[in-house]
Amino acid sequence: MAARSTRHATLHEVAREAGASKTSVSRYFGGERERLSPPLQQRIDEAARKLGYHPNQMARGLKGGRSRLIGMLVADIRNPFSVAVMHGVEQACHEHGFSLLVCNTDNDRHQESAHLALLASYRVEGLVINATGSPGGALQALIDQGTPLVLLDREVDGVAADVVGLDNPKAIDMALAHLAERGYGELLYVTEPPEEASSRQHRMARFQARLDDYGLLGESLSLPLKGSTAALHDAIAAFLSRPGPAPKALLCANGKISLAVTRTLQTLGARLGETGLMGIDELDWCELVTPGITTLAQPTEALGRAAVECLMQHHRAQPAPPRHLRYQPVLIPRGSTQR
Amino acid sequence: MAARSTRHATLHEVAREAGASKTSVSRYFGGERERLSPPLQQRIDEAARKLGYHPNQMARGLKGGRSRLIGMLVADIRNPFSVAVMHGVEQACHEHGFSLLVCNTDNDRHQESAHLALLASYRVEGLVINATGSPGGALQALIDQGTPLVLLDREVDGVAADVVGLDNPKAIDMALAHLAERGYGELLYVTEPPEEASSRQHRMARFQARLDDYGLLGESLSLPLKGSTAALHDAIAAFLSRPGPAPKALLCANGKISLAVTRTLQTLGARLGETGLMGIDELDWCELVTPGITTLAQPTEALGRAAVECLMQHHRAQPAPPRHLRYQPVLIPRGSTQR
DNA sequence: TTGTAAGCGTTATCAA
DNA sequence: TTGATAACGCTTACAA
Repeated sequence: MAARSTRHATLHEVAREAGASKTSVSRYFGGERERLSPPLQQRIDEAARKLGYHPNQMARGLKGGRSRLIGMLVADIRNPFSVAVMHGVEQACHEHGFSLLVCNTDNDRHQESAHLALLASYRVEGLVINATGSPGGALQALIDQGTPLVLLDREVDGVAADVVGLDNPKAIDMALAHLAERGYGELLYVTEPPEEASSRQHRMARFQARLDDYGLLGESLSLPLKGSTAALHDAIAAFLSRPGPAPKALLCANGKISLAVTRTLQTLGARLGETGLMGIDELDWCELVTPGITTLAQPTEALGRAAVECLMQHHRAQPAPPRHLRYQPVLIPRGSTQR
Repeated sequence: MAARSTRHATLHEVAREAGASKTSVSRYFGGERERLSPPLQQRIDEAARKLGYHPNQMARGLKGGRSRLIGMLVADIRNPFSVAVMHGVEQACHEHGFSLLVCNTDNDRHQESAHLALLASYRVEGLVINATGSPGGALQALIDQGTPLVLLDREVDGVAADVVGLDNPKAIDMALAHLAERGYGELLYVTEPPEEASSRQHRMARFQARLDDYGLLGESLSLPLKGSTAALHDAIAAFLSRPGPAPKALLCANGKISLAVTRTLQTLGARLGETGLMGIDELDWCELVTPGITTLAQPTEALGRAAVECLMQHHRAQPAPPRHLRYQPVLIPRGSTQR
């Protein structure tokens, strides 16, 4: 592989061209223009422009120890929820003068630690983590090095860091209240394997714990969404055909589940509304599928921005006790919970 | 802002700990382990492990001029199409030992050039660009510096670089053929403003050019999707209510348009199928909206990977004539084009 | 207001 | 097989 001879102008060259010292040029680009005399400023500006000079961040980072990079680990980049959060993260990063290095792990442990090592090697100054569960050593290493850290949506075993996410108990309570009020009596909670994410555990646990309080019957179904949906199909069919007087409803733990469940219900020929359907995560299509699917929308942008704010605070002050930022969902009632 | 005292172990420290020279440690991590004697290797490995050492990419990049970074400019990160392509890009990057620095521009010129400058400052070794149209100077500067470049989906005025994207004429031809075959006679092509993206122009031009060949009547509607959809609503209502014997169909230029049009049709109470509907870009919900929406799916992952391959080839060989890689869409027929 | 010089953590070029 | 030593492009005391 022939080395590319990418010709980038250097500080040195600009200095020579402008008849100034490297220091002055450095000051000019380092946000200390005021300290330079107008004529000098002009000469530097001209020289830089002529040479097409851009400060080399690598060199800057090396010297100052500030990479100006924030790293983000995303469990599943093709999940619209993740993307929306990421959008918030990116915005906030730029507002604070940082850039974002995003790594998608596709929910895979190996990629997780590999990417963590990568982010470490670029000396990211902060980390937003939305990961499977226990990236283990790789993560701990970053922490030991003193990299500020925020956990997003998912807590990680043994890692004491700020957590930003949905108020999961509240979300489940809102769902139960809504379904009870709409007259559904028997529920099926569908989730992906809870072991993989703390938010899944919290939601499911709350569901089980609060059913009684709302006078509801219910059970949970946990299953992976890879490959065949036969299992899902069978389980839902069984649930719906079970005798019982109370109207039945399905509660979906997240957007991916909502999609799979909606598909299944269509296959089964169920009438939405008559069979209740509700899901956490608001998606484009929820209002499109007749008669509209009731959802609990997460404040995705806010979550992303909050994560970055946490990072910035860690940046200023040293260790603080880990906080837990829980955001409220917004209920969007639609026809799927209208009997 | 108190400087974070992120303690990262350095090559120097590892060398001292292992009783070896910096050079040897550098070799160990630079992929030249074979050149070191087994005992030395072991000492270095132990020392590095003990100190939690990770090579500093910034320093590496500085010295070798290889940042190992690829930059990507995405016009709209919340568009599932973009994300899918990005996923392919990321995968391919990692396979080639590069990391991906993604910047979202939200279709904004200013962010575009700001992000371009940013990517330049990190000395990205390649650029995948999916941008508004004419990032102008910023882009040209990158090119002059010799940064390999690939244009994704959208060509850019005055930039002679490889282009990777859908075979737009082919896609339109397939759509027209399908609609004609299904018995629709009068079409409305709905697109976002074509000025912003070459792919939009090509699709729309082809639509106009080939109508006759398929014995179809048709016209195009171009409108921005920001804010109110009143204009869209009115235009579609007018189209549908216009007298005429031939069955009518709508053709959507991309996924965002499909979403807006589908919403509008629902508001208008149109029956899909009776009123034909077809769109470019396959999305989760297309099979969910009864009776299913016919789409032309883009091979998103392949597009992303192809873009990176182009970059890698530029990396090896010097200038080659710009190529145009056009990928075929896949027709997914559903109820919305079944009368 | 401007400049000099010493690194930052690596890799590359020699030499041993 | 190993190791000094000089860059890489920049920032930052410290001087002038």
